[in-house]
Amino acid sequence: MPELPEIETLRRQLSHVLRGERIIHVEVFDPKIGQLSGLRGRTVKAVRREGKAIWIDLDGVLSLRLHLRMSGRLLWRKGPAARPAYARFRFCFRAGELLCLDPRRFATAQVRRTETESSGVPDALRMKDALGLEKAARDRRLPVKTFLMDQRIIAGIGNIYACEILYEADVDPCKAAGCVSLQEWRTIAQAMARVLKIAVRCRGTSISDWRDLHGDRGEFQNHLQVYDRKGQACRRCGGAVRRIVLGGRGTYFCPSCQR
DNA sequence: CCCTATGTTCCCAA
DNA sequence: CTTGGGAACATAGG
Repeated sequence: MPELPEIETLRRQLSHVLRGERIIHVEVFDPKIGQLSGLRGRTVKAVRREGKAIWIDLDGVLSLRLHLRMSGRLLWRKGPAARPAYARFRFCFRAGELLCLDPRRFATAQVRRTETESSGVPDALRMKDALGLEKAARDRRLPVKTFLMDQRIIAGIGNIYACEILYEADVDPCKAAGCVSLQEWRTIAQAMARVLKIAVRCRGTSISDWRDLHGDRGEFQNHLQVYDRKGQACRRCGGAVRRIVLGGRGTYFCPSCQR
């Protein structure tokens, strides 16, 4: 269930183990994941992230695009071992093997031509541009939290970090996006940079099943201020954290601090 | 049986 | 055509 910090963690780790490695063998255990042909013999040139998607660029013209959706995981192992439960595909390299695990089977993988131009959607990690957000939000009536999770507007923010960012910025997640002031957008942009940077440093949030490429937990669950804290004391004012549903997603906030 | 789950996409109504 | 809400996808756990 990875968001930007978790995917960025995987990207860095994949880049470290895969760069320069040649794909010796590909096995697809669950065809629902997508068609994976034409990859054997190719060498990994680079591993990139686009929002929550991972691109593995190969020599020649092809790349592998991975999206883990809700429950996808990637696992690197030195030698071949018994296939774990929920394995969807396996890539074998000289140095080890890359497994994709996914109990809910929402993850996708596609072989595509390597993209040269970027998508045009700003990445949440390198964006401090409050003006762009303010402009995109003008006249929009949907909740600001749902707006921040719209991957067509800004790439990388999911449910946990949307809650944490708005808490950090003292903004009510229910507030209509078009009613957020420019000053509030500036605060949100700052909170976004701060929260995501720390979460990347922590290698993500292991609140339930997130594990990195090597099967290790992240640390950001120890820094969560509101997510999954329904009924517990707000760390700033002591009032009770509330849980509501916005856009079908559990939303945690402090009603007295966030306005 | 109910509800919940770190995501995206499709459908429908306004 | 745009917007926003809800269901669907598939599976496990409380």
